[in-house]
Amino acid sequence: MAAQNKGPGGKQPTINDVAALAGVSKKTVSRVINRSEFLTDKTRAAVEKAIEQLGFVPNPQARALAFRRNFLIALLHDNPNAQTVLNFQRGVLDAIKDSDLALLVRPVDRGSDKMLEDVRTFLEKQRPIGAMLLPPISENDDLAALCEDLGVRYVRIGSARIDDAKHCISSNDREVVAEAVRGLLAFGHRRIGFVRGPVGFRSAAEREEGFREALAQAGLELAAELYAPGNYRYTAGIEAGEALLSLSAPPTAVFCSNDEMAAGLMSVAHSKGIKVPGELSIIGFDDSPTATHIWPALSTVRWPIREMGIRAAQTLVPDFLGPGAKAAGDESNVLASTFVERQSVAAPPGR
Amino acid sequence: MAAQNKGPGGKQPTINDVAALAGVSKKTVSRVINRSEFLTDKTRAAVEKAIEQLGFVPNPQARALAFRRNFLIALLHDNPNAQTVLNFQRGVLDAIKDSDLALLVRPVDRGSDKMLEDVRTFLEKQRPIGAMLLPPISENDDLAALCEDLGVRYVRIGSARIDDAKHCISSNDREVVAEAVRGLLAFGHRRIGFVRGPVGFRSAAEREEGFREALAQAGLELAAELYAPGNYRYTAGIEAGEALLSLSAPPTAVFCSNDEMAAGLMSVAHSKGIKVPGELSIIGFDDSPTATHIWPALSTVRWPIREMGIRAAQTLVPDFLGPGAKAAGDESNVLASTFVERQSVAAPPGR
DNA sequence: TTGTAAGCGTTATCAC
DNA sequence: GTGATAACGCTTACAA
Repeated sequence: MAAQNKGPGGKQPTINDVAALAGVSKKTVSRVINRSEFLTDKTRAAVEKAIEQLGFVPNPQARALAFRRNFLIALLHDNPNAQTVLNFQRGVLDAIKDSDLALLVRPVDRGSDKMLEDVRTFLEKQRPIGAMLLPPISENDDLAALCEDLGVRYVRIGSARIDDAKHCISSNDREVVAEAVRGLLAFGHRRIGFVRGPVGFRSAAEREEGFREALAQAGLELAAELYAPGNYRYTAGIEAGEALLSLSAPPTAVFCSNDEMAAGLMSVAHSKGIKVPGELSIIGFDDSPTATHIWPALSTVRWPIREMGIRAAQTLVPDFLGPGAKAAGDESNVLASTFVERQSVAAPPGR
Repeated sequence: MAAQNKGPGGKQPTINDVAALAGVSKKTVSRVINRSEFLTDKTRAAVEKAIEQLGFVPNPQARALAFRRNFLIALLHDNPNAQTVLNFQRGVLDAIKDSDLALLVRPVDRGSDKMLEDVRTFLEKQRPIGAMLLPPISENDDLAALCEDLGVRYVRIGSARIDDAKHCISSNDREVVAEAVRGLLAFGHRRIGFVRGPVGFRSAAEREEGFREALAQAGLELAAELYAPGNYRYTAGIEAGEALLSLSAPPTAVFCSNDEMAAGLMSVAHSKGIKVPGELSIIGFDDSPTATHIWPALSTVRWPIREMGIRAAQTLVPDFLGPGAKAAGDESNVLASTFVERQSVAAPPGR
């Protein structure tokens, strides 16, 4: 724990106080702070001792000013779901823990027509080194262009490659969804419903493609009546459930493009007295807290979101993170999601 | 939208550029930025025009340095649940939107024995004006003392008054829980189970007191067998459910100290074929996303968490938020939680 | 390897 | 009301 001394005058000690105490120039102290190589072990030790003794902590604002750059990175999100944001954030913080960086979190309202302007104001004011864009706003090309324009680095997180590897961390949604659906097929399901995410979302499109891919491989096609639109909200799951489950020939399994809609669909099944998974198998996507809180627990797809946070930081500011940062594995920046089996999937009735 | 000019040299325009363009001294520009009263409307207008024209944005680091204070406030949390953190954060951002403040978010690990040291390092490095502590870490007195010690303002969020009104935003957990339980009693429930939160959490104690209070008012007492320990986790709800629902005389209703445990308990009810709410009423606490995602939707208690975020910011930095900040209502800083009725409560069997 | 001087973009002081 | 000048705490030249 740092010493409690406040330096002369009872204030925070400054680099000058350290320099005076150590009997060196402030530049030498600065060198120690910034880990310059050209220093005698002896002077370094003397300075470090003085720093310790005074409890000196460099003023980040002063450093930022002198460096003509601050040490902030920003996380921009539109609250896709709270757990995702927080897990990602945790990953970022893991990555920057031993650096001088600090994290600014900024919710943005993608519905607002002032969104771009708001972000611009934010970036101009804070001037972070870089920004990390979480889906769905990561899919907004204008936002990326804005960052570019302002000289703010950026990384976009997505369900698929939506930018080059330097600017994009992505998962393999399509493949994993296909895998999940193949599991359903292996169980013997043939009438499989699909609840889609919102129009215009890349993630929604990816998941649909994965779904259709798996079906096609099995020589099947998605019947129009088994297709339900949606918007990633619980109520959309309800509506989809009401449509799908009152069909004269209802599906024996449904893939929902996220957990929340899966929960909605499941509640409809419950109210109709349809047994899950006995009479209806359900798969979700996200592995949100909801997935384990509903009954039966939902089979779903898990994004390696914390890992993506780490990777995003490493991609955004490798030069601030020390040597370990680049040795982080696959340079393509595609991280694998995994299918999580729980209790909401079983063989269809009569198999 | 701000102009795109980068000033002379292609860089960000500075106060000097503005001064030159407006034909005034930089100090005058500074006065305009800081809304000094002593200015001719004419000069002010001239400066504002120059600012607009150059797209000038004051450098916050330089301001921070000159002011000897930065414009950061920090949100410290231990991820009680993601939605809470994000909603609170949103409230804070609502409150500081038109100010110069920025928000730093910092997860802390209350389990770690280095927790205090970590927070100290963070506060010393960033030197925020103030810190907002979310439960459960808000209950840690050492943390508050640390802030005090470092000259960092603080506000603690809690389920009950855990500090004086200047340092505490609280809700009335006890009362609302009592109200919810009175509702159960009015339905005719007499055997009401209780699932507690973790030992050492003030919120858990408050909720228990509210529960017992309502029972006592009705001349009832909590039977030992109807009391289940817990820790706010889903699995604790499972365990409580297994204990409570296999009693020879099981409860007809259970109050769970949070939604997550309520979800666990509900899943046990489902697996045992116990109908909710027909045979078992359940009440949770938090109004988390889970509450609406499970089936049947959970009656629960909602914290005015976003409002608390607003209030917390207003209490922490009223001097940075303009005149509206203090007119925010009840000076005691106690905000009311509300009981949210959904589908998990009904009359006990046979009534 | 270390020190000196100048400057980063802003505000405070104190004259005018 | 407004402006010169000196801070603020640090880094980057460049010199020694």
